[in-house]
Amino acid sequence: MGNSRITVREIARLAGVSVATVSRVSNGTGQVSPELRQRVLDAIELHGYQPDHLGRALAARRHGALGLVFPGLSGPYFSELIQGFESEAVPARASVHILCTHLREDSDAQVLEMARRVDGIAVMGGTISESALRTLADLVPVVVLAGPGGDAVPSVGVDNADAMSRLTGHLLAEHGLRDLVFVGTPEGSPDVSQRWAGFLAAHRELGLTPPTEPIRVSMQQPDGVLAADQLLHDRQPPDAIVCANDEIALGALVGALGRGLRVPQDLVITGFDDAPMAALVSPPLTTVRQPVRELAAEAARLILHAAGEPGAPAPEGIVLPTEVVVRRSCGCPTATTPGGTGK
Amino acid sequence: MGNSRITVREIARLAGVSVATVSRVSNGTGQVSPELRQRVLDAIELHGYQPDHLGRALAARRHGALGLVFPGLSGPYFSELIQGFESEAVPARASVHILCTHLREDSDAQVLEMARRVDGIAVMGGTISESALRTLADLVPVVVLAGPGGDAVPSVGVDNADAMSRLTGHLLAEHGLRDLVFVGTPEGSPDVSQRWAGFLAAHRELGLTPPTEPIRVSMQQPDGVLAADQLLHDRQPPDAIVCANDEIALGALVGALGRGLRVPQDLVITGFDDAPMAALVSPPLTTVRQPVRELAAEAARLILHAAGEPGAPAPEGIVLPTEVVVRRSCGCPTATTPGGTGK
DNA sequence: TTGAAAGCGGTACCAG
DNA sequence: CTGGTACCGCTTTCAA
Repeated sequence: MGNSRITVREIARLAGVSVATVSRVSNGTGQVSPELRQRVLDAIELHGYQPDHLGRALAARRHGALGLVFPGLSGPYFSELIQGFESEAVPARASVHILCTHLREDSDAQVLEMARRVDGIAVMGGTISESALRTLADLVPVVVLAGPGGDAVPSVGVDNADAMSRLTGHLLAEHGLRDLVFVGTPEGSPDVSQRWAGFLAAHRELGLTPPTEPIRVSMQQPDGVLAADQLLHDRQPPDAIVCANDEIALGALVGALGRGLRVPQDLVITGFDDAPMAALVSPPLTTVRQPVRELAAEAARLILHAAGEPGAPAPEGIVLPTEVVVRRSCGCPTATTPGGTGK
Repeated sequence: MGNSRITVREIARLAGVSVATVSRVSNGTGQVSPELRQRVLDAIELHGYQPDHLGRALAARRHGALGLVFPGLSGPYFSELIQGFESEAVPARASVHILCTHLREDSDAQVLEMARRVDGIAVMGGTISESALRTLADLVPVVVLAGPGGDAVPSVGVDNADAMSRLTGHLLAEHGLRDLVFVGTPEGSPDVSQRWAGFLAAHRELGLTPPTEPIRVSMQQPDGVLAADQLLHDRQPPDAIVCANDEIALGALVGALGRGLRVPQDLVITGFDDAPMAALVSPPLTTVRQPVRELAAEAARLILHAAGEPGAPAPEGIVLPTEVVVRRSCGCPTATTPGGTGK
């Protein structure tokens, strides 16, 4: 690690041309005579010159970077999310800054700080305060991922309530199940909040009384195991455990199986996301498929676009479709039953 | 999203002082009379001035950012990794850039590109070519995470071979198991390569013949299920499945249980990492605990330090300790048996 | 204490 | 086509 950075002026001097010409050559802009071009190219090659990103960014008044803000990451969901985001950012030559606000109190300030280093930010719903979001949107293009954007911030997500309502309806109507419990913390994120709402709505539509409270746990596999322990310990098992995501469901499945229960005979379990594991466990998990990767890619595209043209970027909310994926964990005989596709 | 950025000069004009004074006040450097200071502070407050990161970075010749490069992320391992890295970066006011090289061919170029935007980079072992690593180290401070740094690049990791050797030895010696298979792809990463080596070494130490080939799969739960399918389909189950990480082991466990096998009676399964789920499944997973979060934090610290003082940063390799965690999946009656602690 | 001015590394406009 | 030069926004000598 030794070389002191070579600059445009160095190259200009070495090639015996002006900095303007070097800039033109290294960017391929403007017209340069073949002869000079070659001289510059040689000098660049010889000294391994690479234009400094900061100088360039300062002059262009753009960072060439995108921000992605989420609560603690975990599991296949965030994996997909980041990959999807990168899939758009990388081709656009924008680097990706991440920030896990995970439990931190000063996350609002940190997101604001991030705003000064990137050209735009995608914020997962529920990770920062309403006011911080508003302030943020005043600094850079912002899009809310998996959550409501409110008045001035565009958002991209799915109709969780609708999806969960369809899934729950399947359990209630097709399988005639009655004693369902919902596992997940509605207060934790807009996603879960909407799923809980859909769970409730499905009951009401059929004139049934839903449970008054969900089982509040986090979104990871261990939490599903915990929920199962809690649920199957003292009282009689419910008819079905409707989980806020696949991870919880997988955990719950492991927990239930470990307790000797049979799924779906003794207990039905469903998830949300259609993570890769969902199809591979025994029994395969009935769940809702949502295009997470596409969601993130769309968010990146929106930001990139908005960063490109400062004009009002049509703050419309984008809603991608979901699909109920019926497998065996709900009691259906096989995976051939087609689930409906939501808006 | 409307305001055109306020600059130092603006504030200086508004407060009736020079830009130097504004800079001094906003950075708390140098001496400024209380009166002027207040005037500046007022102007800053009034207009919500925030010094531009680019200008500042250009002048300071440092980006205030760290890079983290890994192959596709997934599961608790990367979750821990990123959190650990951030835990050091955030307090140092450095933003975190990430890059998943995931299968991409041009990853070498992208990492090099990243080098021009950050003050230092942590690269996971096996994600970029040797030559790219060398080139990279010539541009910015680099540390290899979970892999060999080679001559000039410091590294931080654990002694995988030793750990896996101890775990395998436990299976071979204490439990008298003989027909073991290793699941994981040694060519995929230095970590797995070393674990495979440790697996082989343990056999040889006892004068036993290890299998000639591992079962090559990726590092995620679905891959574990696949491996179990493959392993339990045609032939007689082996005595034990030694997995390259907990995710694979969890997948294998699910697969084995789903096929009606009893663990550990019919089949022993072990993991590596001691992920949260390891202790929660039935039976709880015998595995190796490694301080992933601490590893990443240490890497960040190293880079931060090296970025601070350009002097030769003592490219020593840091090796953190591991611990064999004996639970029931290996056939031990309970978790009370203490595992050894490695260097 | 304070301010003028010289960069930091590039880009791009404007004359030639 | 090419070169001189004025910025981009901030920090930091160097004099006053």
